[in-house]
Amino acid sequence: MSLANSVVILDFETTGLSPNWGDCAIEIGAVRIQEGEVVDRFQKLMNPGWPISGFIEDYTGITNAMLADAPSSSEVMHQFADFIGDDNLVAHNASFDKRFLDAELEKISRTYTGKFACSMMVARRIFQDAPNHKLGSLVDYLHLQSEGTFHRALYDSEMTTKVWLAMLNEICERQCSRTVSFELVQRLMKTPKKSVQRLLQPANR
DNA sequence: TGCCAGGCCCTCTTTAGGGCCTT
Repeated sequence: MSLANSVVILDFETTGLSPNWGDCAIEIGAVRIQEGEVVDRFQKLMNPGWPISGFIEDYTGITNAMLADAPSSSEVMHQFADFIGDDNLVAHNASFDKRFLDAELEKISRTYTGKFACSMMVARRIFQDAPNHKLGSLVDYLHLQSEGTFHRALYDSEMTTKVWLAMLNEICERQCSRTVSFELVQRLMKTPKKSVQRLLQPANR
């Protein structure tokens, strides 16, 4: 069970929901997997330049004191752009993380070439019986081992990785195949739920 | 300090509205 090429699974903690309203990243966490195995990790806090709200301190556990000594987002995002290289990218509710990745990289005139896949959109199709498709709920639904604190970037990216690998395994089993292409996952994301079974028939390998 | 967005999906739909998910 694997993707042929390495993939970076990432998660941002931010000051809010929208970079268009002045929100910015305060932490990036990421895991690189290759052939179903974790081969690298990245985790950095970044100082947004102003105090974050009490709500975000409570929600993430990241405090203003922790951010006071953190490097600037510019410094961290240069390092992260180097880390992701040309790899494809995965996030849970990827539209959210993609908006912040695009916004933070635009500030430093960097870009990336990989394509995004959304673990939440895939989960809605593969695990249609799950009670909901929040990251924590999927971890419980799949009985995945979890010892840590949700809403921290590296931990959430580690848990997204476990969900992602469980989904790849499920796709392989339904297709009677040993590997899954990133292109198939992207097609799956755009497939209506009722057509998923037909897409994943062994003949469509 | 508290607020904001946006893409997807479903249905009581498509000339729309609201829930899900992310911080």
